[in-house]
Amino acid sequence: MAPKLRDSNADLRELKLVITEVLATALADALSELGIVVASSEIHLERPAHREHGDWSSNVALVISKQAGRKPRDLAVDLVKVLESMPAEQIQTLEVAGPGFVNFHLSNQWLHDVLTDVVSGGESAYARSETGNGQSINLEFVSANPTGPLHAGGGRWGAYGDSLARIFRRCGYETFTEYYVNDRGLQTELFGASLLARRDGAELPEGGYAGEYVVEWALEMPDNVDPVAWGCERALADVQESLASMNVAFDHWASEKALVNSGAMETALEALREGGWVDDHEGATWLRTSTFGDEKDRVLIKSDGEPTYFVPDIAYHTQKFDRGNLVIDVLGADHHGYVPRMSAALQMLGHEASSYEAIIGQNVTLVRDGKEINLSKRTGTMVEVRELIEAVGPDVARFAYLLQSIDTRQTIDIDVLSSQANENPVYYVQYAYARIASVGREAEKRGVTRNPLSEIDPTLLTHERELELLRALSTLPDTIEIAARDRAPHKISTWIRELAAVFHGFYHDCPVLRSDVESDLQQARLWLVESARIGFSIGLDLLGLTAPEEM
RNA sequence: GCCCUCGUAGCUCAGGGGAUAGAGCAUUGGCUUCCGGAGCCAUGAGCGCAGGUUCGAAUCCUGCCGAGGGCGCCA
Repeated sequence: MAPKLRDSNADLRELKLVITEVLATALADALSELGIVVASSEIHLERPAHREHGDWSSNVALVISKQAGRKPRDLAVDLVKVLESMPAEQIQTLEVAGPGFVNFHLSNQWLHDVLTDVVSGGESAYARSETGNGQSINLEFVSANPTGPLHAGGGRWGAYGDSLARIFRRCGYETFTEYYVNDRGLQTELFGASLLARRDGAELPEGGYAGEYVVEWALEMPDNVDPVAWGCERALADVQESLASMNVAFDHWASEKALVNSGAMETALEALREGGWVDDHEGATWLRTSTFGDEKDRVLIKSDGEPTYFVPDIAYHTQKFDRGNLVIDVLGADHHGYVPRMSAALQMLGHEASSYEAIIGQNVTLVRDGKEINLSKRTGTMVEVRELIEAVGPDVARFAYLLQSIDTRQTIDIDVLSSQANENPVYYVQYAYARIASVGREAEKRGVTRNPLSEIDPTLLTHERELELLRALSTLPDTIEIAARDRAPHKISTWIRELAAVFHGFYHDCPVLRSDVESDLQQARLWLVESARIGFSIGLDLLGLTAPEEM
């Protein structure tokens, strides 16, 4: 019986690499040779953290030792004996190490095959996965109220959501991105009233918007317009401009006002009533969300007859299923309590619990002049994302957002970011790309051209720096799939920094165009550089960063 | 009080069952021949605390401590 490899392993692109298939098969055969039946799902074939532990490693012996009633190392030794008796040309040496790992040291051929994979696949096909095949995702993010410029905290959701969408798409998910524009309701009315007050030199309304931008925009506002509608449009245009400058794009800007005018609220309410989920008491209308695990029931229609924000939100989320089977909201931590009620409402309307997902991102702390800034509408303090972008440039800003996990609180100190902009890791990565472009320019200058791939000899790539580069490239397919699975674009950031590190090492130690480099080796290295370029290009694109030819 | 997230090097963060826990910044010291030194090499220092599960825990579970957020007929 063949060992069952861990499910997540089976999902991984690794298994599509011939080498893992070879190893898994060999392991399975060796086990049955020894008469060992394995039913554990804990068996892995993994990439060891340390080079001395080989190219691949399996923990089989450790996992099955108890049920086999034997010591792990003894088991591993037997396993290795059997494996050694089987023909597997890629396996160079086998060893038992540590508590009982079976380590596979492979010939360099598998890495040389990576070069061919990358180059023949190219930017469009290498590390493109089909795990999402046939599934569609509707991804909503940012959705800041159109009552002012986007602040630097909102930029995090923009960078995150946009990159996640790119990752989803590369994994074969049809992905539709949306921004929900709350262009009606109390906040927009207060905002409109604030604009009017500023224009007329009157006193701000209670709870009005005191930001400096309100004063500026009030001056732009024509006389005969609805201040609410004009203000929302003005703010939205501002937000759109900021996001666009960060290379963040949306497929759809959903207007709450249009949604409400379409009667969608009534439709949603009616459906909920028909389902028997709605109660009227205490003068209000309630939704029994506690039935689906919410802390308590929620009000749909207030006792003053006005619907709460919850109603249009339900209607909106219902419609999103027209544009995706899996609906995902990216929310700030301050909205996490909102998730159970929305999930409840959608289940009442017949959607599977698993078809709605909320990604809760930790909020951003904004710091200026060494002091934490509370985003306050009353005092009008904020750090605009535009200000950040103007200070450090879109790539630095975007990479700063994408460097860390969305689960950790992030501090954006505009002073620190500005002063250390030139130390931002994005330059380390982009510099590597620029160096590659530079090699291309220099090659042209020297009249060196790349021969067809079929004519080069990749086995000449034996320098440890060259092999490291290929190893890094070989992990991209996995990395992308894991980034998609974990909704973690920062894993791409981590990967591309690693790629940059090994490329700079290669560049330092392995001259390509220098006159003392023998021509066959030069050809192989030229293609290696090309494969690195493809890797950078894919990674930078997923992160939404530019790939500069020169810096 | 209840719920969510986090606590890793001096600082900012990766690593989220596997062997010796990694980067960047900061420190210190090296790298002059032709592809870009925004680079390369070396350098010290760390998993909040206490239990538990496991062959194996930074990783999973429980408790405690600490930080942030949430518990409206606000959005």
